[in-house]
Amino acid sequence: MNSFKCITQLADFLQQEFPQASFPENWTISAEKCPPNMDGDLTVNCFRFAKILRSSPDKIADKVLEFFNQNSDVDKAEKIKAFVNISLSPSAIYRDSVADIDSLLQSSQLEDAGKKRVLIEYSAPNTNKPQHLGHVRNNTLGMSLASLLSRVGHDVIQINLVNDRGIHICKSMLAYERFGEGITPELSGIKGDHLVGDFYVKYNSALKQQLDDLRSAKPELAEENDEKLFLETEIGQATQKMLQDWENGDEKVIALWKEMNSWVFAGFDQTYKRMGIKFDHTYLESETYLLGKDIVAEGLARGVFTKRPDGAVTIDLGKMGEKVVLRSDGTSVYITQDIGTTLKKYSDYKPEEQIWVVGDEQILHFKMLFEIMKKLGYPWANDLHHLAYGMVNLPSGKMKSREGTVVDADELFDEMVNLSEEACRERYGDSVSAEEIANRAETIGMGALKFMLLKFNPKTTMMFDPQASVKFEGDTGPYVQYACARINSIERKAVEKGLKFDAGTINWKLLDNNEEKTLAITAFFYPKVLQDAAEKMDCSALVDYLLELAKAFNRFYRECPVLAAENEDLAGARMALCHAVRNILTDGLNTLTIEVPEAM
RNA sequence: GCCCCGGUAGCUCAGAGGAUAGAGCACUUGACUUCUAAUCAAGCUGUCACAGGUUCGAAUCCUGUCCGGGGUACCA
Repeated sequence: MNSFKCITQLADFLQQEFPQASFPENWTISAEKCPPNMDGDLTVNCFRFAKILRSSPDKIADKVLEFFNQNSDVDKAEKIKAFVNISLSPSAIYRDSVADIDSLLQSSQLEDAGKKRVLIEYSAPNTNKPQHLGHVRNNTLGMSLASLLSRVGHDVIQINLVNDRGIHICKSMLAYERFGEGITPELSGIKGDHLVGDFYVKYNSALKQQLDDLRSAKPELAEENDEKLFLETEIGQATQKMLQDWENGDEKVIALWKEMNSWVFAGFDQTYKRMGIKFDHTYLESETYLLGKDIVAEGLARGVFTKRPDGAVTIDLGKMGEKVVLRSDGTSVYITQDIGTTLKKYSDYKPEEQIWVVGDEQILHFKMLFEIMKKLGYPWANDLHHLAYGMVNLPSGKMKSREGTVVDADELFDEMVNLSEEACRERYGDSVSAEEIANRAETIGMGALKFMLLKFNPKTTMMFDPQASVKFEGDTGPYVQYACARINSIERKAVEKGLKFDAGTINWKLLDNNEEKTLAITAFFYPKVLQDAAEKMDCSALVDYLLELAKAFNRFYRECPVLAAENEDLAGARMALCHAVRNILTDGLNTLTIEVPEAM
């Protein structure tokens, strides 16, 4: 990774000065940015070295100060407690950061030994209803993590596993059979997943009606819950029958299933396309749901699992308790399928690591799954990871499909894009073509939404406030895009004015304003931010960083005129700085799967 | 009951051993004849849930308590 020369030299110096120390292999110092209220560019925290150097923080700080005082890159060094704050000479700042922007961007690549083949599974929708805001968070987290991991050099495989079978799928099928009257997406003009979802809603109200009727007819059942009474209803029995017919390969049921699923897939394709998602492969649960059974049989023979007197096959997972992996009637449970698909994904792609992007209510499920894979003896079972993310709540509380409080994905996209289109039109009116306005609005609206979702740490249960979320001011995606647009604009105008800069002959020393230096130093940290975010599998760190860099740019923009600089050398140096910053911002947004409009 | 996650400014959230705890929104004020005001500057805002403990140093680690969310299926 990139480093400031004087910091690398400091590490060498300390290794000589403290021979009694116990340095870890490849020991490096990562300097931190000096806090804004302190005087300096970088800070070295000597408290951190006390253990490694086997000396007191204060003594170390004295040595560090002594070193910096005679280092030519350092203009000023100051010791406060065991912190040593340094101000770098402008030439050192730019030489070690933005002067070679291509190699700075490149230095975020991991060393070959750290690169892995990673399989990431996300989205995993059901084919009985359209996707909502919860899926959008999942999709955004998944695609951005995939992009981030691949950005630092991993070989990433993106997988979707669609839940296209089961009793809940039969529900919308049954409702269609009863109330559909042969409607299709083409005839109705309704997007396929929404059309199927409408029947799922119709099913639930029909079921509710029957449950109500049942409870008034048989008061003794009034206290039982819906699940218990499901098979007591006519519609419940019919649904159960349909599932059995499906499993027996009944032609009519299969035909309906295929047709309705094809509608849903066509709808999902549109949603994914709009988000920019491309899976390397989509597994269908209808093709994988029986996979785990033979592994269980084989594990049973090897004594990994045990058969209970009632016939169920189980495994003792210690603190997590006993887990059933095969029902007493011999059928699979959820975890059986996951055992099967985990192995399937492994044998299909041979990943060194598998990641699942799945909600945090399934934390225990995955802990159990991983433990079972270990007990089955797969050597790669230590490299399975559940990226658990929190739910999305609304100001009114939880999203509930039954109560109709879900925020639909496609509608949300439209709303975000329409609002940004309005804003674009306000700015540009007729001076820009309608097509160009629409393109910009799409980029800005979708970018704002993704950025907003990624700003939260994945594990936090987040609140989505539609009123606040559609704003494009403050800590938002458009704020970062806007900084890029400003730089693009400067570059366009520079061409008009015939101003050019030559990367090889920039006189960086001219840039000695605080805004300029802060901008370059902030830029310096980009590779580390990328690697740390990838390591933590958390894009929110990158989001925060991009805001910080954009903010630093906007301050620079205010204070330091580029095109109207006092002379051409200064203009050239500032243009080079802008160019580097724009490349980082664009690279960062692209890493988050957010595009950047040419102008806005 | 047990397990997991959380409680930080009016609101939404960062910070996860280190300096005087931050950002955006909201509110108040100022800046568009200027490279794009989707911007910038200034102001206001805190019992870091509570109580102990460890430490040179704790919002951060440990213990306990309170509050909120999730899990605890032969559901997925």
